[in-house]
Amino acid sequence: MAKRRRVANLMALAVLSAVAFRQMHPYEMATTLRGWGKERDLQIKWGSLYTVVRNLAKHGLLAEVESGREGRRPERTVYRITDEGRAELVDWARELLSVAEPEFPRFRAGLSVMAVIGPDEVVTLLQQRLAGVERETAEARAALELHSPRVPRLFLIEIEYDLAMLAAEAAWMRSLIEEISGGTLPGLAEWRHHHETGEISAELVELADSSIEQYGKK
Amino acid sequence: MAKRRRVANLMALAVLSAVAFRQMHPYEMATTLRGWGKERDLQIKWGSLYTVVRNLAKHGLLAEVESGREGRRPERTVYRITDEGRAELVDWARELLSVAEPEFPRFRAGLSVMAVIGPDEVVTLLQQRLAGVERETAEARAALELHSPRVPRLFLIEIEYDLAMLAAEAAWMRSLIEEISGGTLPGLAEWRHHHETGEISAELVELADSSIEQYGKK
DNA sequence: GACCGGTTATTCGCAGACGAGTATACGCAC
DNA sequence: GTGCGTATACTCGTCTGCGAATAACCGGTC
Repeated sequence: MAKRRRVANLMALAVLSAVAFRQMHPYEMATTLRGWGKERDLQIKWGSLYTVVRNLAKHGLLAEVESGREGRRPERTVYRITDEGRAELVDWARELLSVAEPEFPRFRAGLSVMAVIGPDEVVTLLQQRLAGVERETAEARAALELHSPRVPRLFLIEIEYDLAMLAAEAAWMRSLIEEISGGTLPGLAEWRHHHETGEISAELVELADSSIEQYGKK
Repeated sequence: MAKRRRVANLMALAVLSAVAFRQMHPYEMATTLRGWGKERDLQIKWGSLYTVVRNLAKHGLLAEVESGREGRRPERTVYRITDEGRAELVDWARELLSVAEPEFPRFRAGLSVMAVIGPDEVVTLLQQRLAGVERETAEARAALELHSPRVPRLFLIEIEYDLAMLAAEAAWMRSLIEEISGGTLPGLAEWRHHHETGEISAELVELADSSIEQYGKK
């Protein structure tokens, strides 16, 4: 599943969806996507944009229309989508909506090494992050209000998704904070002990050498 | 916030956390992380592993201990963590636990171009993905059961996080499916019309040209 | 004792991502 | 009409992620 795309960068998806409406030149694609409130998807990386467009053209998903210039500005190349490009857009969307693949958010990585920090400090850090998540929630809500008067809900659905996920994350964080600060997390004493003395339980060290049946391993 | 790391790849974090226990050579780091059930974090990319380790060494976060060989096997280089490396590990963990930064999961990208597919097919696709999410949930639960007898909960906390997020995602997807298939999603008729005829509402086209105040823009 | 498949352990090379730099045009002040 | 700040539009070079190739060793089998 999740076949190898000729141009794998997700920015290519956004580009295709913009050019699907009408032909345009690269810079215009960026501003168009902004106009649709999609700039959150891709915090436009200029370097990538041009590489991606060139690759799409190379693989026949976009075609060069004209390479005119206005005045003595740097030459602008206008692209249009090809039938193949349209097919790729639809196929890719199908894949993204139907295939669940595990992802690895940065916060998850932080959790997986949480033990290197003491429990008391962890509580403080999590509280900070919780505040950040709440800020993001407010921003998303604001974006929804800003755009919904003119953009149909269908085109803002990913912001609703953001809101749902942010809410879930906040709830989970609150309960973890509660468990640690309330002292109900099992193993809290060992954690504190490990952190203060630097001692490592023998079993954990031993585990490092054992090779056991793995999770997620096909 | 979120300062530039000397070695930015998250695999470096995992490597540091492994080497923090005892000195080892690269291949051993991979198996150690497996032993702790952390292989989900990084589906070990062999190419990256060696690049990352070399970079960590270059920046003084790891130090070469010995470069012995056994028999006529390829030479093995053993690394130990430096004080600087230990500091980086802790500092990085602090950052990851305290800073919330928006991320862009692939599914979100799919949602943002959902309109290129018709509503009926979208329902089918979402149902497929929902099944996938449920499968992942089962796997995570199994992993938790497999490891919890010997690994303290503290070290499996990221799996609990996975479970919470998967549950939220499933719930959200179910409600979206319900709205579309139940016909209660506003704009459903236009969507269907657009999909069948290829027509684009004039306002949307117009929006592409306007440049309005942006969401998420600092 | 020759062969074979699996595990251990690492190197290589290329494609791709992206920060930073470049250059022109335009609007506005004075 | 001259100067300057800002928007437009793109290019270049670097760094790095990672797939695929490589190769030695081990243990079994006929």
